Amino acid sequence: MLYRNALTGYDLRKCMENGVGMFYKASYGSIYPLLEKLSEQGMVSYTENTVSNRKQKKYAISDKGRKHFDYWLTEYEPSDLKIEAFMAKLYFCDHLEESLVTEKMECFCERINRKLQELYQERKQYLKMTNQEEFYYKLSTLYFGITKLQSLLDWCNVVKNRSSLEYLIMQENREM
Amino acid sequence: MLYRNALTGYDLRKCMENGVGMFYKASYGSIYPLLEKLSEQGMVSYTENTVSNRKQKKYAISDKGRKHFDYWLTEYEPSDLKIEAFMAKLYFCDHLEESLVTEKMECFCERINRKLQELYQERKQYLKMTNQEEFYYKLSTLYFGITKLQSLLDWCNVVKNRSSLEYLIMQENREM
DNA sequence: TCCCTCATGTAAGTAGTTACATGATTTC
DNA sequence: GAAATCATGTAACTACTTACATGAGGGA
Repeated sequence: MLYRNALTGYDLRKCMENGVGMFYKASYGSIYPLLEKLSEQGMVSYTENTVSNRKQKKYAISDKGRKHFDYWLTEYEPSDLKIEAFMAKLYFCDHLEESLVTEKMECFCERINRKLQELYQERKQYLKMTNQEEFYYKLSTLYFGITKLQSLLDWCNVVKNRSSLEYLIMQENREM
Repeated sequence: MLYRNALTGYDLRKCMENGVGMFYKASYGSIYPLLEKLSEQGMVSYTENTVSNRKQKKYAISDKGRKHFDYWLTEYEPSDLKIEAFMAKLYFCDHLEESLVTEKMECFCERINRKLQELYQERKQYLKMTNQEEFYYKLSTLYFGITKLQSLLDWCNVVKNRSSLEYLIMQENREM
């Protein structure tokens, strides 16, 4: 969030109320100590201002911080990667070269596909059973998992084809 | 997971490799201390067995435990309810009265709808801009959020109409 | 006057995970 | 005879959140 503008700890919190806040939120209890830590590491620096008698510390990212952030965006993801964590990163990828992001998305797609295949296997077990009604909500949550991953793959393809914008506008007809 | 059968701590971990594991997983470091705590509270009891020279503690739920669990399933959800947390609960609702679950789902739907309206507001801000291409991934993640919540509402309606099974079977054509 | 927003920060608590220690059985 | 599985458990650590403490400015 500091990549474009210098911000206070309070501003950072505000930023997480929408946008990336869909995927990641933090409290002051984690923001302020982290800013201090990042400052010690030379990732950020701050200037103390006084705006209409109110003191504030405005944090700006350093070159080192920028470099480290770009590394973090493109590094190989841990094997237990969560969808929300992936989205939180993708949200900040606009300044990266397109091919880097596409590669990242392809890795992600593969993992999602593997998970989906596991769920298909699980479904087979359920579909064999004769007393499916007894497990209606277990089946429903499995159905949820499958549709979620299927639509996620569809979404990946839309994004890769640079068609997100069209789809976003198209959907308008469903708004209330 | 103990609701139907008595299980060991090890078994519980195994159970989370599929099924509810889609939404919630725990490590031994949290399972064993929790089982002890639940035992002290009278929610579960255990019998020490020796199966082919291996010692094991098999945990069974008590009436008090069952009662408390049913309360937990139906209680009012905290305002910061996460979708995965809701699904984890729903997974264990098969033994409950249908009307109770339907009510719970209706509450859930309302909250999802409210979130969706917030995202529509956010979209309006983006669609006003002329330099949308600069925020392609921010727009893509917003598009992800919107489609996710829309398909979640569709899913809720399918589940409420008791049509999950049909849809689950229908989807077979997409399997690889 | 009261409440909301701006603004920084800490102490205590929550809810776990990771890595290790231990040891038997079973399968390749 | 090595590796995987069954089985229980703990200590150290991670990564936060919640609630509190403090205080100024602005609007109803």
